[in-house]
Amino acid sequence: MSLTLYNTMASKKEVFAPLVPDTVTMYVCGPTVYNLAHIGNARPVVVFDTLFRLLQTHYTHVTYARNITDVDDKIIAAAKEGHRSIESVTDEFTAKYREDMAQLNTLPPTLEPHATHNIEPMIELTGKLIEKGHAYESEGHVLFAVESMADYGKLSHRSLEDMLAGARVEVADYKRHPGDFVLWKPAADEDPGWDSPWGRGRPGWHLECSAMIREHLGETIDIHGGGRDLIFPHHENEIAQSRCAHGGEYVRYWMHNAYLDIDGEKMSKSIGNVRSVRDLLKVYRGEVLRFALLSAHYRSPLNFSAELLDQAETTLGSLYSTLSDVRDIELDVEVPLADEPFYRALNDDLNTPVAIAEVHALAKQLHKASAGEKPVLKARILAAGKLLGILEQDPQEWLQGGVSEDVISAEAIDALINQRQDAKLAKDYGRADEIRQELLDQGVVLEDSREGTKWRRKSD
RNA sequence: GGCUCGGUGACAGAGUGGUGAUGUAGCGGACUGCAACUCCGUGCACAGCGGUUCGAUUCCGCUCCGAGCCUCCA
Repeated sequence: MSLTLYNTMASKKEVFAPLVPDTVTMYVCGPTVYNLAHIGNARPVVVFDTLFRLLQTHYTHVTYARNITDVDDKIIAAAKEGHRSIESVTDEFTAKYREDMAQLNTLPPTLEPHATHNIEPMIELTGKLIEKGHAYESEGHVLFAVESMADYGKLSHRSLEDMLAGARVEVADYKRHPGDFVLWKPAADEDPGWDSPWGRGRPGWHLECSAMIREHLGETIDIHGGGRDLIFPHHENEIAQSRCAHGGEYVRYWMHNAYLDIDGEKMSKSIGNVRSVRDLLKVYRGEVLRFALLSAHYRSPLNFSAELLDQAETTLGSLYSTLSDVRDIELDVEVPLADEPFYRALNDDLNTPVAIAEVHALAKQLHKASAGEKPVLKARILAAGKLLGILEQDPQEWLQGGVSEDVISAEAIDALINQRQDAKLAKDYGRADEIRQELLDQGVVLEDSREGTKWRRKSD
């Protein structure tokens, strides 16, 4: 089955084929490590993690790089504000980023290049651009000359004239053209800096991705991803740097995820509705956050709200409950992915909502299946879960677990269930229902069945 | 102003030129000591107005509403 991806450059879905057979190179813009990742940062991570999983079903060699931007104005500002070193800031937030993303059940990328470990290639790239007449030195800065590139603006579908039409930002006087952007800028003595042919300085924002992609993945990569907002200027400028320095193609498929809103509003510092992944994890398990993020197609805006998360929790609970019913079934069946509706959906530009709907369809079939049909259905659900990064935990632990701490213990629940069992045997249904209600008040739902009484924690 | 992109049922969210998305919640029923789970049934959804068409939520145009980007924000 072929994989189709929406390519921002072409503005349409295209059949994906890697440049080198059976080998895929993918680069996704990672975090600037100066604060905690918020849920908006998590969306591309979860989306491209899902793509990473999918690609691995098609190709033997999949290299997925996600950079760490550890030199930046915001980092310097954070260090100054906290009276601490740059390294202590970047180390802390790099570690927390990895922890938070791991909680979302995302696989570690194959490579995690740090900007500060790749300064040399950035200096080389800058030198090459000057050499070829695409960049110039001005007042200690090195700037890329956008007019030197004929098709600058191709990715964002705009021309230099269009950009100037709406220009509302003061243009630094050291720029030849208002659209010129910084490759290298001088560093103050107390700020981090590296020696270069243009004096002690540090790289401009766009430079690191171009240089690190070249350094670690090669001249042309297959997929480059990130949030929509990166299309311009970031990715546009990466293209300019890389194409003008090396010629050839830079990226073959550009992918961009849409934003998410919080309770119907744009997430922004000024509104004060920025939600960090770390804070959300105090209330919802990582898999719930992941499921919520995958519940909309990655190119559609997603409204993130308590309702969405509660729905995600309920839905996951019901799927785990289905798996719980068949937890004793041993699996030794291979699932031919090519025949699977959920696989078809994922291969259609990562249509996760449809893939999830197909999982529901499988769950429904499983409920009605004969004993002989159950193993293969269970295997199919788990195969879908593996690709989506969900349903990989023990069902009973999921249903009986949670993130809250001050809840009734499993031992206390079992004790009450035993009491209720005695009451039922004595036909004291009044007492039995009392216990049921008592547990329900503490968020515990009981289910009587032939095998005995099962319990699970309710989301709210 | 320029460039992109959207408006689907109570809510979330796919998709299609003519039959069903799916989920959550709701309602009715079966099952249950009562529940829960599960099953069965159920709700006249496609912003508005024109056009193309035998037929449009799906194609085209206009209107209204909304979003993102326009120099370092996923």
